[in-house]
Amino acid sequence: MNLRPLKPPKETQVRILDAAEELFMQHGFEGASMRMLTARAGVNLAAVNYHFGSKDALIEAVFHRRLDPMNAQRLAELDRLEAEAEGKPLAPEAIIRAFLSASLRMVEDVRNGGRNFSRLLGRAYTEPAKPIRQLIGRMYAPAMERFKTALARALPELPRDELVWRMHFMFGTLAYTLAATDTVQLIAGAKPEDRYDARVLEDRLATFMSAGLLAPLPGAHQVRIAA
Amino acid sequence: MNLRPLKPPKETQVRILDAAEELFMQHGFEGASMRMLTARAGVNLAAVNYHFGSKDALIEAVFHRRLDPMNAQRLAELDRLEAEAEGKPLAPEAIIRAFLSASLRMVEDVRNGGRNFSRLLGRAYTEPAKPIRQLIGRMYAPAMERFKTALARALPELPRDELVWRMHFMFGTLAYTLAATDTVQLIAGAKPEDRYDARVLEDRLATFMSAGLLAPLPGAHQVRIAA
DNA sequence: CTATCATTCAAACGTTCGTTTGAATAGGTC
DNA sequence: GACCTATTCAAACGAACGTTTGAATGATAG
Repeated sequence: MNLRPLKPPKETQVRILDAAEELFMQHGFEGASMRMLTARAGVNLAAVNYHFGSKDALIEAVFHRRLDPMNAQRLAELDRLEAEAEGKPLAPEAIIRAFLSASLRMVEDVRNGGRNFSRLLGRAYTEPAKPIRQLIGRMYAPAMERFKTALARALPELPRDELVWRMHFMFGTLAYTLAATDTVQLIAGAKPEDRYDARVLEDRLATFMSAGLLAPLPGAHQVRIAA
Repeated sequence: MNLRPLKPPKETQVRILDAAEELFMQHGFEGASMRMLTARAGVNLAAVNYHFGSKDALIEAVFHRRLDPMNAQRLAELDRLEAEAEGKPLAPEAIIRAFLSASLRMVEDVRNGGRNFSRLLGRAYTEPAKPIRQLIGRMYAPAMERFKTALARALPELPRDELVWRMHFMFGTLAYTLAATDTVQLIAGAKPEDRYDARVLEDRLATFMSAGLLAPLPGAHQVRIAA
């Protein structure tokens, strides 16, 4: 009847997923080979194909394992905020923080490899391979819709076009911060000890994003419409 | 004496660079093979190794061709602003626009493949391969230093740590916008005709970034320091 | 003990990779 | 004409890739 064995049955899968997370982050999806991967995980070369079917399927599994719960957390947090508000509109910064905190919790989760995934995720948004981009798009779509309507309700005076663009910018800020922190240091000077303190980072990101989101409409743009 | 022939001597190199720009953007550095590359350029497979030495050297050449003049433009624009100001501090948004405009001019340069490079560049900031990141870092370093000191002079009351972080965020916003526009559409709704109008995009980006840069210091962070 | 099952393993599959080679080609100089 | 140099070309190199195979392994059930 295949009862659950004494040692966890998925140890191999988990080891593969952890190794994949780390090596995909370090070398990219094409750059990390099955042989590197399985060697790091301490499993046989054929194990990935046996347990996941193919390398592409493994990539999907890597994202599903982290992203599904992450977006569920986001939606739950937004639900909680809206329930507390009892119909009153939410503060934009609170909505932003509801979106951010799930990402930043993962940055801090060093022990379980969450930081590896954070960096991997930050890079995945700009991945050239179409299947991966489509996958990411599909996994984010529901949460994005919810946050878009929440922000639209919080900022009724902001034209929908502008809101979409500013969400785009906010997402870019987050994505780059997740991907590049401690890898690229284009601008020298950030104190290393602050770099992964999730609370400090969330404050900084939320402050920056809120200000950008609430910025007055671009004057030149209005002139351009009037002209 | 090897006088310049009638037909431009570098046609082959240029064709290779153009093809590389496009295919690196579409498939990544590892995903675009020499055979794809040379086929697209209409040259022999051995031409890349003959003219550039290796694939890695070609990647370097792709970045140098565009990035060196781009950062030179940025510095020249900043020089011009500072000369005009005659010692008075510059407006932060003007500094930001001096940085942005070179990127956005390239987005609009469709004919010469500038847009291909823009998207490629946006992705390169989060590239896993170390040599590429180091290359990018080296090429940006001088311009970044100059803009950092310019912004520090324009915002003397902003702590240096915060400035560095906010520059980081601004850079992320730009990088993601360059990389992801028209590829990922995580947030549906942006009008396609606006997506590549450089003036509109510059206004939107400058507005967002300026607001973020000038945001009040994060309250929670200050509380944290006091505690 | 025997049969059954999921899993692991070493080995090999065919393909594609970046690079190298040596001959062929073309243009310029004397 | 002969000579030189730069470039192009078809072909091949060894290495690494993702995947498949069929036998070994070990725990569970009858």
